[in-house]
Amino acid sequence: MTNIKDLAQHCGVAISTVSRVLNDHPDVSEETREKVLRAVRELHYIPNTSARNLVRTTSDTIALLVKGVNNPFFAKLIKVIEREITKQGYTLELHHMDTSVDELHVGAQLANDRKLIGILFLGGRFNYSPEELALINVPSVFCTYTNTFGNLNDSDYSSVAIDDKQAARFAVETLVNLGHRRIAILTDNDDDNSISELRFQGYKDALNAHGIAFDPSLVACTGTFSDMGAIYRTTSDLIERDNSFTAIFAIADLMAIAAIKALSDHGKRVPDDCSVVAIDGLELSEYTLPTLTTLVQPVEEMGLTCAKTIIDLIESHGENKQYTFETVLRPGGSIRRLDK
Amino acid sequence: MTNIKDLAQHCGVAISTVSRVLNDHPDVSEETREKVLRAVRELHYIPNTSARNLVRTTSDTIALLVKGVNNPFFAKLIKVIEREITKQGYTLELHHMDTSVDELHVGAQLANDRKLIGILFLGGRFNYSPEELALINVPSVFCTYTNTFGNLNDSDYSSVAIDDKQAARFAVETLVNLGHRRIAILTDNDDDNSISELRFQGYKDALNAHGIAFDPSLVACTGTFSDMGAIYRTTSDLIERDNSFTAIFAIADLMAIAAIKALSDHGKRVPDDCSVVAIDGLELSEYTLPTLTTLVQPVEEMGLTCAKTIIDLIESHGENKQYTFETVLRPGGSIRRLDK
DNA sequence: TTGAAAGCGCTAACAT
DNA sequence: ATGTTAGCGCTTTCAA
Repeated sequence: MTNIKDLAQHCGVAISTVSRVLNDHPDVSEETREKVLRAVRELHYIPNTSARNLVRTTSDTIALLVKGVNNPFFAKLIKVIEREITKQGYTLELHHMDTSVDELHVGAQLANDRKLIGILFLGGRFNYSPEELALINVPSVFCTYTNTFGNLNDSDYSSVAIDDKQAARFAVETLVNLGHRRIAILTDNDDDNSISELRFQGYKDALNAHGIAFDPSLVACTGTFSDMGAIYRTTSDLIERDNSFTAIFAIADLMAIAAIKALSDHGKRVPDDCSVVAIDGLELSEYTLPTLTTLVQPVEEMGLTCAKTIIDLIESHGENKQYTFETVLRPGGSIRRLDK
Repeated sequence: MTNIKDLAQHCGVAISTVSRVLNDHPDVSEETREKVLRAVRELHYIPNTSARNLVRTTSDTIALLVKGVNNPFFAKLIKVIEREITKQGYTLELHHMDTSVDELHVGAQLANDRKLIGILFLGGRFNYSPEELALINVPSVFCTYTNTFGNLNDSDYSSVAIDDKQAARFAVETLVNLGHRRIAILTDNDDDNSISELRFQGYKDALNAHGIAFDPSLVACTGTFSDMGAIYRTTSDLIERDNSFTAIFAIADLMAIAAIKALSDHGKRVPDDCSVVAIDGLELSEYTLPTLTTLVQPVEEMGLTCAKTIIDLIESHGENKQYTFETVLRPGGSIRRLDK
């Protein structure tokens, strides 16, 4: 491959001159600049980022580290964040990683390698310890999650998220207010120290607040957020085991969609025979039949806040802060008042 | 940050010794090995990938370069490919990039920087020229697209894809065989040298083969694959402008889902008043109401073939080859025979 | 089994 | 305006 030395030789100038052209430094004669740029094209020169990052001490790059490939809720958020970061004159690098690896470790490595000035974590754990977080030595923001199950000091981390417990409670209360008492929950897990557990707690809180006894047989754990087949089967099992519930609270839109199909296949119409409420507010859920009644996360504002927070942290060494956003009920066709 | 020199000093050994430990070289005494590994933990050492890649001449890394963040069809394919590549003992690096950048340029850069041994392109253009492809100097495979609109020699590239034109033709013929003659098409674009244009051609071929005149007023271009709102509006426009069609061929599942909602909101029931067929075979489409009748891409086999092809290219300098897969009609609830 | 040293491609002083 | 050179962190000969 062509390197900067080849370019220099080809043009009969010094390596540093080529470097200056490549980095838009002002003090290069127009003549040399053009000569070098022509060589770049002719020799198909492509700069080596590794070498660049090795010698550089800083960059203008913020990384957005996404854990979990196929979360449809993330797609929109990523777009918003990318737009805003770019608009503010920074470079955003998108990195995806498997759910099996530790995001803090990857972040630490990336921060070093690519001389990052900030990291936005998307889809991380809710239970960091101070020691773990200490690995990250650049400003960072947890996007769509917070440290509920960890023991970080509020002054030591920034986060942008909804109040999952509160949202779940609100969703379930929406059903209660329509007269429902036998309300099932469709969740990923009920004790994983994560978003599912929080929303599960909110579900229990709502029941509790309204004097409805918690019934374990109305809890259906799918073990997945994305495998619709598994969600469908879990819901089917629930239906076959308990015929008394009149409503389902699904902790995510996709789960609700699979559940509605399972209900339909078991002869239960939504919302006539069963009401369904979820949390997320995917665009997709506005286009299903029936449309889904769901608590919408304010993606636009959240993405903007993520971007602004990291930039504030970088530019002004702003204080760490936890932002909590309110979800908004998007009325759909999946709920109805329970007949007396 | 801690580097290899710090480790060496801390342990009282040479840098090269530390490097040997870090890279699992055999000729290191057990004592030194442990001493170094302890230091790695104590000092929170994280190797610098940039430095590593700079000095290395090769790696065991294959990159999967994905263009376009939110294509739900890709999610499954990525999983399959990742599993197989890892299983074969290679490392897969997943890279996402915006649709606005050129995948070949990014690929060339990455190949250099990360010392890649192969690249899998996902979501690229259909019209590469030999000069463009020459940028890539490692084995590569085009996944889910081929060079229909370009001028590469068959011996110069490998691809794994369905026959888009053929699939579209089959989809439309399925409708024709059910008695439909007024068949609308919902597509992204009809002349973008890409998948949409191919499927559009297949649509026209089918009409042609069955003596049905092509009617431009039945063509609805959304300009997007993913913005369901736009797809909904485009479909609504179509419905309001032409009340004669009895079926819609949507070139992608998500489009069909938004279209079904638009039809429903205009008082047209699917499949009673309008049949809908699509291409993709998303898992989601099995869980909508009605379920979508769609041509399923054999994702599992395609992913496996992508992985096997790149590995064969790498290991055995295998010949370039274009693999074409057949789609399979997944019967759903969105079509019916047209009443006489 | 270990150490010394060259050099990967590049940027950024420092000279001129 | 341009050239010379040190060195980023690491791997890999080559010597010992």
